Amino acid sequence: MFDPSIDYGLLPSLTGYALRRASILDFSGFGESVGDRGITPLRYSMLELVGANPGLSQVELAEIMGLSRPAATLMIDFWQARECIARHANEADRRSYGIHLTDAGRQALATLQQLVREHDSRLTSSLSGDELRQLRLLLDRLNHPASRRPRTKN
Amino acid sequence: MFDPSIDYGLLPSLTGYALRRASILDFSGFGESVGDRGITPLRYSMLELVGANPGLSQVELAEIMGLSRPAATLMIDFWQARECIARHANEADRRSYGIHLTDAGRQALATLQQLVREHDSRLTSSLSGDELRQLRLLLDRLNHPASRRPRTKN
DNA sequence: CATTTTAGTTATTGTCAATAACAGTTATAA
DNA sequence: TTATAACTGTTATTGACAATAACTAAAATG
Repeated sequence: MFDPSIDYGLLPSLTGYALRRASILDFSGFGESVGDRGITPLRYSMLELVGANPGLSQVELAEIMGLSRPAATLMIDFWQARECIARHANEADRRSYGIHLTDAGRQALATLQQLVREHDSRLTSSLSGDELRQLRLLLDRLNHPASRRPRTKN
Repeated sequence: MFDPSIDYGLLPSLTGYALRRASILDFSGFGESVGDRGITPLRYSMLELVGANPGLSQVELAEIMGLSRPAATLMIDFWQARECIARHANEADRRSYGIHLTDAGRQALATLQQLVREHDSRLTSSLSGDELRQLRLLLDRLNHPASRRPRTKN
C-alpha cells in the first residue's frame, strides 16, 4: 500500500494521516481475526459495553456509543438475531427495555475477547513492551486532553 | 463522549480502540477546520497526491489511494467539478488521462495545506514536541513494521 | 384529564463504495 | 491484416450504513 516511487507530499508529516492509516490497518484485519460473521469493531464494542453494564436502556447505550437511536435499534437487532443480546421488559417503565447479554452472548463475548486480544497483539507486535506502553499513554493523551490551559508558573 | 460512570470492559486496554477513537477525533474536526465544502481527509489526500505527482493515470491514482477505479472516477469528478483537477488527454494512449492540478487547484491545495497543518497541530496540542515526535515514530512503526522476524543474536 | 415529553421503531433519504457490465483503445498473435 | 485478448475509464446496479423525520405507545406534567 506504500509506494516508494510516489511523493506523498504533506501527508507523512500529519499525525492525523498516520492515525487514520493505523486505524484502517487495525480495522482491515479485524474481521478475519474474529472469524467475521459481520462482526465489526463497533459491534464488538456494543457487546463489550452490554456485558460490563447490564440493564442499560437503548438510549443510554446509544449515547455512550455515539449512535443515533435508530442506529442503536439496528445494532441491537443484529445481536438479538444472533441470540447474544436480549431486550428485557422494564416493569417500572413499559416504554423502555433493559439490554442484557444472553448466556450465548456471554459465551460469544468471552470468545471474542480472546480473539480481539490476539488481534490487538498482532497489530502492535512490532513494538516492545515499553514502546507499547508509551504509545498507549500518548494516544490516551490525545483522546483525553487533560488540561485545556497549560499550567503556568504558579 | 467518555462517561466515567460506565464500565468500558476490555476496550480501554486495546490499542486498536484508542487508535479508532483518535482517528474519529481527528476526522470529526476536519471538516470544520478546512471550511467544509465536502472536503474530507481522503479527498484532501487526493489533491495532495496529484499535486506532488502530476500526470498520474486514474488507475495509478486509484491504486496508490487504495480506491477502486469507479471510486477514483467519482473523486476526480468531485475535484474537477470544483475546477481543481483536470484530465489531460494522453496522446500516446488515448484510453487514459493524465491527472493534473489546475491553477485554481494549486491555490486551493496551498490554502488547504495551511488549514490542515493547523488542524493537525490542534489535534496534538496536548503533547510536547518530544512527545509528538515519539508518537509519530511509534505510529510509523505500526504502519510500516520493519522486520517481519525479530533480529536474533546474529 | 389534556398536553407534552420520552422510548423505541419504522420509513425515507442520501452517501459511499464494491461489483459487474459496457465502450473505446491498445496489445498480442495467428 | 484480422481477430482475440487485455486494459482504461465510465456507467449501472446493488448493498451497507447512518441520519432525519414521522410514528406508536407509554410516562410525566400541570
